[in-house]
Parts: sequence; structure tokens; C-alpha cells
Amino acid sequence: MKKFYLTSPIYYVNASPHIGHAYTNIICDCMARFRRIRGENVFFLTGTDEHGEKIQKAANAEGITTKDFIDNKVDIFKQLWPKLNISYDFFVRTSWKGHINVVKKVIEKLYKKGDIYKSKYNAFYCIGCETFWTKLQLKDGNKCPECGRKTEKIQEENYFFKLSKYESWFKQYLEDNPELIRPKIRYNEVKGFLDNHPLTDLCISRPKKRISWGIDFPIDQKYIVYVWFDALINYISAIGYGFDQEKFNTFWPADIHFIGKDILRHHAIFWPIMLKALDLKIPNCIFAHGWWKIKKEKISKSKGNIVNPFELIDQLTDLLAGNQALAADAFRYFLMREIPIGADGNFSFKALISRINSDLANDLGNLVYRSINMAQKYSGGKVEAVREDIPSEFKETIVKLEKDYDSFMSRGEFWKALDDLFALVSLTNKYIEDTKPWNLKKEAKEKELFSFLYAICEGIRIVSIYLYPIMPETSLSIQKQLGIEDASFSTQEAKWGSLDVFLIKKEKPLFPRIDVS
RNA sequence: CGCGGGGUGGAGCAGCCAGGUAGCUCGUCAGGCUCAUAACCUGAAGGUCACAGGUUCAAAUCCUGUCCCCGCAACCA
Repeated sequence: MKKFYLTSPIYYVNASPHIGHAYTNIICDCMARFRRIRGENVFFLTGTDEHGEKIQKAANAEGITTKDFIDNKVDIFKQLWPKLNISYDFFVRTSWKGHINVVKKVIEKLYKKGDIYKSKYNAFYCIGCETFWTKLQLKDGNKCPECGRKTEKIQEENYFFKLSKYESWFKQYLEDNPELIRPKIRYNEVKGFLDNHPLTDLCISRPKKRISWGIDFPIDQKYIVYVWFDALINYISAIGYGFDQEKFNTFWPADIHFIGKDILRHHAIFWPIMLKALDLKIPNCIFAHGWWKIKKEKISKSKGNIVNPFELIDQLTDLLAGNQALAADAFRYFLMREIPIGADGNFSFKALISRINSDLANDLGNLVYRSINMAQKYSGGKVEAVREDIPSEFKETIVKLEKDYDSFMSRGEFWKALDDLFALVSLTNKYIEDTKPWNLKKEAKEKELFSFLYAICEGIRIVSIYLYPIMPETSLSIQKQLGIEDASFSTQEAKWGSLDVFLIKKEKPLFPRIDVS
């Protein structure tokens, strides 16, 4: 069985989750579910990043211990994922002992190898970015080139990881693996960055006298580990690197790391080099998605335009007859359908409702409802297979969908897959229109009528399978209404004519139209 | 010369990397149908693809220049 290991970033817990966190994990979940129905052995990792100065400060500001602070925040994330139907396999916390041990082992190993060394450092430190800059890099004399804030001049001894040693190797590796970083625009960005900025060694320790909240630096008790160096290692610690070799060998290397475009450099440069230094395989793909904006502005707390996913789901749940799982489906659908992955998009409640009404209620929901209704009315709810070829109306579309769906989904191009899938929905609606079953009924043309009924049931059954990764609950509901006892979403079964009989169980429409005046 | 994204019918977007009749969703207008959630189906109107040059048999797409918009304190996918 083919394995598939995918990861979300581990979320930094100094703030509560917003739409961006939800988006990333929904992307991951859609991919994970797709791989599962394709029959792959999936391991989907998510988790939290819990160390570093910012968290220590945030805890202090709230007047609670750092431990209490992170535990509270982690709980919030853990409450969110079920609400969005996120089917992760493991939740890793960087404060977890297993992870901490691996980080220490990694550092010891790299130190022995000579890839970590101690050096005096004359630098300018930006607290916000947790980044050191050289004098040359500073903006306006003493400001952080990334965020523009004043930096602190610091002279101290620290430990460094020899990024520079691997620079030429990495450049070549990038050259040879154009699909390592996706989408293309981000690949170009990284290449451009490397061409213009020679890699300097990465400072991976912080003196405890300055920051105490982190993993003890194993070879020197006066230091803790730099939070990013610690965090990236979660991708191997979570699957047992160094302590559960069987599991690790099963899943490593990662097939895809989904990240937001803001953390590209850490994942696309530091991480592959760290792995190379450890003699581990490089991930197959690092995929950086875009950002959701609100009214064309970046999400930010001070502008007050944070979309709180908890509130959003609650609001949607109310509008969807109290069905929270359906609300999650609708939200997932919107995020995956509305924008091409990789690009930025604009979020608005109006656009969300509009998608629900037009795509989910009018097209899909109505199709299922009218089909089920006809099956019940015209054949008493039992629709037996009429073994014919695929009706010519469907032939081309189904065959094309089978191929395109798989390739789009494999590449994470959810919006394209959904576009194609909804073309089948439309086609089925059109097929009904063209066939005019109500006339067949009047004229008692039973053969044609039953053949038609089987065709539309097959049509929506196939839709339910392809829809599953994006909208699991809706898919399940469709299959239930078709009378499929043991719901199955295996792509193997998305073949025309694989079901012998449908025993229709009509329910309410999948999605009500939402009135927003 | 700071970096990056973008300017395509009323709105939101795709197409640009690998040039070849400008496409999708929503909205508008007209018609059809009745199994269905005022839904579904059909048709129509509406764009000199920001602008100016260039390359080419051919440019939304490649090259050059110009204009305009957005993000770049912190939080942050």
C-alpha cells in the first residue's frame, strides 16, 4: 500500500485561530481524505508550536504561567479541528517530551558531525521576528529589514548551524527538482532569494539569561534552542525519528508540507538543508498557499477584521438548520472552491452565502432532491441496475472527470477538481431536462424511465464519491439517501454501473437556500 | 532604482509559465419546463484583456517602458 505523509504547519499558539489556520488545515484534510479514498496509507500531522520569546511574553502579559498559557491555547486549537471535520492522525506539540528528545538528538548529531559550532556573534536582534541581522542588512541604520522595528544590538556567544556548507548542494538540488516548491511562483521566489543572498549560518541557540522558554540546548546548559530550529523538527519527531524507526521508515519523507506563504523560507531553505545534514531524505513537496483577505486587506487584529472560525461555524450552523457538520462542509467547500490554491483571495460572508445558495442549494442540493424524489415517485423507491453503456450524455464527461479529478486532486488543485465535478452536476440537471421523465411516466415508457432513473442515481452516486474529500458529511448524506448501507467513497467505485440496486430513502434537501436580506 | 502581488464584459475570478477564434461563477434581460429548494434548462446583451512601443504569420499570453491599485509595526495560514 502506498503511503502518504502530509503535514500542516504547527501553529504558533500565542494567538487564537483564525480563518487562515482553518484554511490550511482544511487544505490538508481534503488532501488526506482524497488519498485515503484512493487507497493510500495516510498519515496527516498537525500540531502546535509552543516555544519562544513571544509566547513567554504573552503568558507574562496575561499573568499566568507559560505552561498554563500554552495548554489553554492548545485546547482551543484542539476544539476547532473537530468542528471543521479535520481528520488528523496525530497532534504534535513541541512541548511534548518525545519531540524535545528528538530535537536534542538532532543537535547532538549535527554537533558531532561538525555542522554546529560556537561563535561570537555581533548582531542586531529583532525581537518580533526572532531574527538576527548583520549590520549590513539593517534598514535606516538600526531597523529590522523585515518589519522595520528597531533592533537591539547584541553581542553574545551562540551556536550556529552551517547552512552555508550546503548552499551549493541546495541550489543544485532545487535546480534538479522544480516541483520541490509549489506553486511555481514560490519556487521562483526561493531561487531568486538564493541568487541574491548568500546563505549565512543560522544561529540556533538563545542564551537562557535572555530567553528561558524553550528546549534546553543539549551541549550547553546555558542555552535553549532557537524556536524555528525546534519547530521544524516536529515533522520527523512526530513520526518517531530516533525512537520508532519502523514508523519513521514507513512515512518519511513527507509527501507534502502545506504551509502559508509567510513561512516559506524556513521550510524551503532551512528545512531541506537540516535534513540533508542529518542524511535524511528531502520532502517531495513544500506547498505554500495564499492568504485570505477581508475587504482586500490583510487579516490583522488591529483592523478588527479577524474571521473567527468558531463564530463563523456557529453562525453557519444556525443558517443550516442547526447542522454543524453541514456548516463545516459548506465552509470547506467555499474555501476550496472560491480561489485557486496558492493565490490570495477575498473572504466575505456574502460570497460564502452566495456559493452556498447557487452551488450547494440550487445545483447540487436540488439535483439530489429532485432525483431522489423522482426515484421515489416513479419507481416506488427501488431503482435496479439497467445494464447499459454509460448514456452518451454522460460518457465523455465521466471519463474525463475520472482522469482529471485524480490529477487535479493529486496536485492539490481543489478548485479545478470541483469545477469539473460541478460540471457533472450541471450535466445531470441538463440530462433530466432533456429526458423529460415526467413525459416518460405519462406515456408509460417504463424501460426508458427505469434506465433514466438508474442513470441519475449513478450520476449522483459518483458525485458523492468525488465530493467526499471536500464535503464528507454531504457525501455521506447522499449515499444514505441512495440507500447505500455501507457508505463507500473509494475512488475504485466511481465506475459507472457498479451498483446493482438503489433503495431510495428520501430526506430533506441537502442545503436550504439561505435568505440574507 | 527596497521587496512582493495585481490591473481581463456590472461584481468576483480563470487563462499568462509551454503565444493561435476571450472563458467561468454571480448579476441583468427574454424564453422553456414542472420531478424539484421562486429551483432547473435554453438563449441574449455586455470586454479594443490598464496604457504605449517592440518581437512574431499570430500577443491577454513573450520583451521594454509608463501609469495606477494592494501588502510589507505588531498579531499572522
